[in-house]
Order: sequence, then structure tokens, then C-alpha cells
Amino acid sequence: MSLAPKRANNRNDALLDAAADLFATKGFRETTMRDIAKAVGMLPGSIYYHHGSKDDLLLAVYESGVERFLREFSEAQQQETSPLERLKRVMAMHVAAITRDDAYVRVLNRVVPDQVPKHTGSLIALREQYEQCFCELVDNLPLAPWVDRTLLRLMILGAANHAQFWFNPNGRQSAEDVGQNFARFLLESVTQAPPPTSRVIASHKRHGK
Amino acid sequence: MSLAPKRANNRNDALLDAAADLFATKGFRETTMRDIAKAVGMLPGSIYYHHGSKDDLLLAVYESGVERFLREFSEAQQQETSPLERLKRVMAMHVAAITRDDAYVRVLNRVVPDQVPKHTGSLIALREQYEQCFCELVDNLPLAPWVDRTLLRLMILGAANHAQFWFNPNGRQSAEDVGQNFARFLLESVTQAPPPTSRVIASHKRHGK
Amino acid sequence: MSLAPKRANNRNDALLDAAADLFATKGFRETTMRDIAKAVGMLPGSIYYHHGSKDDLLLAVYESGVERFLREFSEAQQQETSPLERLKRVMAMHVAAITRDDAYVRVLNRVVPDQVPKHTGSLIALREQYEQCFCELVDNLPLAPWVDRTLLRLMILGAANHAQFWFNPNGRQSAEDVGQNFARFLLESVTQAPPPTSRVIASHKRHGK
Amino acid sequence: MSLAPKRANNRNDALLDAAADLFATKGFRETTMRDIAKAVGMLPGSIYYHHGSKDDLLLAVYESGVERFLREFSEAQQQETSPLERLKRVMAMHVAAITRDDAYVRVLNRVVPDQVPKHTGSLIALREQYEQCFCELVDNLPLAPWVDRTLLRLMILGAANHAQFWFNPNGRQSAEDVGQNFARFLLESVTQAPPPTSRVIASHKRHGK
DNA sequence: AATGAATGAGATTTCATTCAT
DNA sequence: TATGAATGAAATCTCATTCAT
Repeated sequence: MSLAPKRANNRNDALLDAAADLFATKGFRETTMRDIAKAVGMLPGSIYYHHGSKDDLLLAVYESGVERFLREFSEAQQQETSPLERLKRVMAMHVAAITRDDAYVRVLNRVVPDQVPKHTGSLIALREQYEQCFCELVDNLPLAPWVDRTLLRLMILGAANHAQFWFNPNGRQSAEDVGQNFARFLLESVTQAPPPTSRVIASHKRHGK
Repeated sequence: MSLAPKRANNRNDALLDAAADLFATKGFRETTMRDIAKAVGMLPGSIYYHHGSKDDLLLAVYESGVERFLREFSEAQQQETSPLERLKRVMAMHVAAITRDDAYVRVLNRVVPDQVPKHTGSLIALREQYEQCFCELVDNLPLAPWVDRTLLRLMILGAANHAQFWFNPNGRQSAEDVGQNFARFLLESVTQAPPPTSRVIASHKRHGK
Repeated sequence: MSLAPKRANNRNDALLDAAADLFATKGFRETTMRDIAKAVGMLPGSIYYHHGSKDDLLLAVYESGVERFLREFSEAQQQETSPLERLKRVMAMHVAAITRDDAYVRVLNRVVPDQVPKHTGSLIALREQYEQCFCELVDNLPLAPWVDRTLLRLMILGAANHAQFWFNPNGRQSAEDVGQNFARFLLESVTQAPPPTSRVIASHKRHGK
Repeated sequence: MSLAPKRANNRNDALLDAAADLFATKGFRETTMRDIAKAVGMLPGSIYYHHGSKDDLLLAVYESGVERFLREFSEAQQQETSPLERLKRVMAMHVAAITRDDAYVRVLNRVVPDQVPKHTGSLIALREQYEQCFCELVDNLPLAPWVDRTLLRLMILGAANHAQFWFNPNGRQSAEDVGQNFARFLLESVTQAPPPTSRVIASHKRHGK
């Protein structure tokens, strides 16, 4: 029931895949309709049968990207019950998603909404949907009272998104490792074991693992 | 008598300022030579008296941006002697630099080297110079043995750079506050006051403030 | 039924014709893409659908020119069996080709390879193909032993090519006449049918030297 | 009396030299005012103190080129009294002049008058002056009655001018040799000892050798 | 669904030339 | 005499888009 109709237009899927890949890798302005057409084996004019404009094409990719991210996000979240563990899991997923060869999510962080005049508003709204996930996540964290939760959320996002610029899939750490470490840096403090007892949480942590 | 004659070419300075501003705000590809020319009150062709190409112009801005950043960085670093305090100070400076209306530094994080084919190599080298600063800084930090310093450095960079996308200079916190907080999140752990004594560092901290 | 569909792209032929004509008549640098576009009733940008750059366009014209010349050359050569007669026929053809309103061959002598940086090498190679024809032709000539065949070949080429600058199709002699005469000048000697003893001078010369 | 005033403006001489060299070597349209200025160590604007425009500059070079050629031509001519020897001498001089590193004469054959709209007429007139020399020369030649003197003149010019494209100063023959040979090809006939009677001239030839 | 051929607006760049100093 | 700075017109080229087929 759900498969047949969707698979009718699998040229369109290939088109979106190619566009996502190029937008994520080279950038929006740097990718031409010709590039996309060539990647999928069509002529530039043919793209317009599927999508009204380059901006529309990006919007479609963006929507798909957010949708995928949201799905992964909620999956990740459901795997853990402790808020702290949830953060780790989500950050691991986030870095993984952003550095994966699946390009849809990468586009979200590579293409800035105001590069796409026709849809700036929609794109911002989509991004917000995407960032919104983290609000809840951070709000449920048992944090010290001095912590500004908004700022923490932004720090988490920034750290994870930045991975797109340096992460090497063949490096010594997996994307999951990176995400987990980022979470630990925040939750356990990176400074050298100060007064002994203070490490309780951290040691807990490690046992859990 | 010795300064004035040299400043016959302060149109070039204005040119660089305008270019930096537009590149940082709209992006490299999104900014046309016409835009820059109009902003500085020249004709597009006139720009080429000063810079051989759009790519060259960007390179000049980038170089200037790195130079400025390096200068501010070393100033910030010299203000503190404790490595921990240094980190705070530097992060505060970093967020401030990136969100300031001085556009040169912002360009460093807005324009990706491979958007500028002619100078990709040089730009990457410049970025490395810029990122290198943080190596030393992080290396001198007294960290728990489990901490991967490279990862920490990348997290710091990502968090600070990301501020360019959301920081509001009229918001309730200054850029300095943001930077300081980011540093604290890492150094003190954000989790809820666990075993009481562990907060020693933090209270120390607050006194310092 | 089988020809028509193929000739959907005869705009490209028209394009090449117009380019050849303008390049041959005005010169390469003196001809703008606008000129060509106007001559063929397109917009300048449209040319780029068919040819990637002005240099590419010239290369296409050049290739076609050499091809045409080679075809005519071999036809001319096959019409005669005596090497001497062959030279006459070929020179007649050569002058005719160069002064004809078919511009492709004219381009070969009007556009100097290093005016076209992108294809200098290819153009030189093409010219060589064109000049090579004459090697064989001259090599098969029964010449006096003192004659430097390379020099003779270059003289023939120079004489014929130069016709492009002065030949008037409405003048009293046809291009064929001109070519035939050029050949006779070389083969029969232009000096007055002279009293045998007249050759004294020549031998003098050689003594003098 | 004639030197001092002339040497006042030797910057101008350098300017003309540089322009002649570049025009002859790269071509008129291919040479920019910047190129010329750089070659002579001025800024582009400074050229306009000496010459009103690029076209004017070319005209000056052209005039100088014709003047030089005429001078050499008449010197060459005066060295011989026999018309036939004169032709040899002049052709030797011609090839030498055209392939020499003194660029003024080369410009005459590299730059086509209608590349210089402002002075097309003057340039044609100058060229005619230059070509006129050869009229007289050829008219005084004792030629067989079947020979079209105009055509012969044009052949001579074409052959000599073409040398600019292939002559190699380090090759096995000097420019003088080349010119002499060209003249001999015409005056002595290049064919091998042909059929007895009609070839009287030619057979003589071979005796001479 | 797709293509081939073009369009048209606008981008970067080039370059002869000008002009106050 | 010469220069530094700019101009302005025009050149080449790019690219999203259109449209008849």
C-alpha cells in the first residue's frame, strides 16, 4: 500500500540523492543544474519536470533531510531512559548523521537558508524543527543551576555540526566515539581530577559503559 | 607629512572593508563584484586596479582576518597566566571576534576554502595557522587523562564558530559571557551539583569573577 | 526521412560558417562572440551550448578547414600523373581555396596559432598536417640537384598564402590562373628566353661568392 | 646638429622599440598598453604623454618600419647594377629584414591595416610605399614575355614575408641564403635538365654549375 | 518523462583611456 | 614628464530557466 505509489518516480529519488550529495559536498551556489543532471544521467531541462526550480529542489532535499534527522533523533532518544545517557546517544547519532555519506542531513548544515531567497523562511522553519529537538533534550537534563540551557544547547549543536568540516571516516575514532566524547566533556568536566569524591558521577558513568 | 601621502590609497582599505563585510554577511558566491563596488562607490572594473580577481580579493581579506585574529588571540592569552583562565579568556575573545561587526574574522568561518578554487591551498594553510593557536592552548591545559585533546580542541572551535549563526549582539548576554560560559561548561561539568565538595573549583571560579 | 532528423542541429553548421567567415575576414581577436551570434541570429550565450569557448570554436573551424583542404588537395593531386603538372594543379587549387568565399581554409592562414592560447599546440599540429601535404609533392618533383626542397616548399606556401591579402576575384585573372603562373615561374624560369651566353651572370655570381 | 635634439626624447625611442617588439611578436590586439608600459618601465597612463592612442603608437612604429625598410632597400639596390643581381640582393635583404630581431620591419607584415581602424588608410598607404619598391625592381627585370610582372612581384613578396613564420636564425641557412635561393628558384628554374630545345635556358644553368 | 536548443540576465574580467597631481 | 587611481565600454562566459517536440 505504501510502496507501490512511492516507487513510481524513482528517477526523482535519484535526482534528490544526486542533488543532496552535490549540495552537501560542493555547496548550493557551487552546484549547477548541469552538475546535478549529469550526475543522474539526464539533461538539465529534464529536472524541471520534477522540480520547478533549483530552489525548490533544495527545499525538497532540506525537507527530506530534516525528516530523516528527526526519525533518527527519536530512535536514538528512545534507546535510553536516563537523560544523561540520552544526550550521549543523541550526540553520537548527530555526529554520525552529519559525517555519514548520506548527504541529506549534511545539507542542513552546509546550506545557509539565506542562500536560497525563494525559500529562506521555510528553510529557517525547518532548521528550527531540527534544532527544537535539542531543546527538550537539554531541558530534561539535570543540570547545575548556574547553567544556561540555551547556551548549552547551542554549544552542543555547534560542536556536532562542526564535525562536518574535519571528520575523517577512516580516522582512529568513529563518529559515534566523537559524539560520546563530546557529551562526556560536558557532563564530566575535562579538568584534572580535582577533589577526589567529585568524580563519582564520572566513575559511575564509566561503569555503566 | 609622512602619513598622509601613504594614505592616498585608502580607497583600497575601504575596498577590503566592504568586501570583508559582504563576504562575511552574504557569502562569497552570493556577493558580486558589483555589490562590492557599489558599497565602496567605485565601478566594478575599478576593483581590478587593486586586486587581480575576486579570488585574490578574498585571499587578501582572509589574510587580514587571520592576522587580526592572531593578534587578538595572543593579547587575550597574555592577560592570564593560569591555563584554565586562559581558555576562558580566549573563548570569550573568540566568540566576541566572530560576532563583532568587524567582518574580517567572520569571513574565516563563513567562506569555505574550496569555494575559492584559485586559492584553496592558501586558504587552508591560513585556516590552519588560525586553528593552530588552539593546539598550544589546549595542550597546556591540566586535563584528566581520559580526555582526547584534539577532540576537545575541535569541540571548542565548533562551539565558538557556530555563534556566528545565532549570536544576537542585543541579546541578554554579551559575546564575552557566551565564551566564558562555554569554557565553564567544559571545565566544571554541567551536571547537577553532585557530591557537594566537588564544586570547589566552580566556587573558586565564581570568586574570580 | 533519414536526413532531416539529423539536420535538427544545422544551426551549429550555420554557427561554424559564420565564425569561419568572420575569423577569416576580420581576424580572431577582432571578431566578438556578439558578432558571430548576430551573424547567425542567436544570442551570444547560445553559442556556448555548441562550443565551450571562443577558442574551442576556432579550433572546430580550424579542424574543418584542414579537413577540407586535405580533401581538395588529394583530389587535385589525383588529377595529374606527372609531378610537374601536379604542382601546377595543386598550386592552382591552393590559391583558389585560399581566395574562395569558403572561409574555412582562409582561416588557416589568417589566424596565427599563438593568438589562441588554449589550443596553440593543437593548431600547430593541424597546420603541420596541412603543410605536410606539400612535402611529398615537392619531394617527388624532378629537381636540379642544387635545389633545397624544403626552401622551395616554403616559398610555394608563402606565395600562395599571400594571395589572401591581395587577390581580387573580379580581377582579370582567376585564382587558378594565378596558381598556374606561380608554378610556371618556378618551373620554367622567368628570365628572358635568352641568348645562351646570357647565363654568364649567374656563373659570375657564384664565382663572386 | 642632428643628434642632440633627437636624443632629448630617448624615452620615446625606448617606447617605440618596446611597442615594435611586442606588436611584431605577439600581435597588435594581443599586446596591451600595460605590456608595453611594463616593457619600458613606465605606467600605462604615461604612454599617453608621448602618443595619443594605441593606434597612434602603431602608426609611428609602422612609419618607422617603412622608413627603415626603404633605406635598406635602396642600399641593397645600389650594391648591384645588373637587374637580376639586384633582385637576389634585395630578396636576401628582405628576408633578413623580416627575420631580424629589429622588430620595426616585422610589424609591417604582422599587423594588418584593418586591425587599426583609426589609421587603416594611412597604413595601407605606407604598405604601398613599401610594396612599390618592388614594382620598379621587377619592371627592370629582363623577363620572358609571358611573365606577368605583377604576379611575379606578389609572389616574391609572399615568399619573403612568409619567412617570418618559419625562419629559425639558428638554422643551417642564414636569412641571406634563403633570400638568394628564393631568387634563384625564379631566375634559373628549379626543374631538372628538361627536354632539349625549349629548355635552352635551363640546360645552360646546369653547365654553369 | 525527457530532450535539444536556445534564451536572457547577469557575472567576472579586460583594457584603452582620462585626469588631477 | 610621469604616476596612481579610476572609468566605462565592451568582452567572454555562466547558468537557471523555457519550450516545442
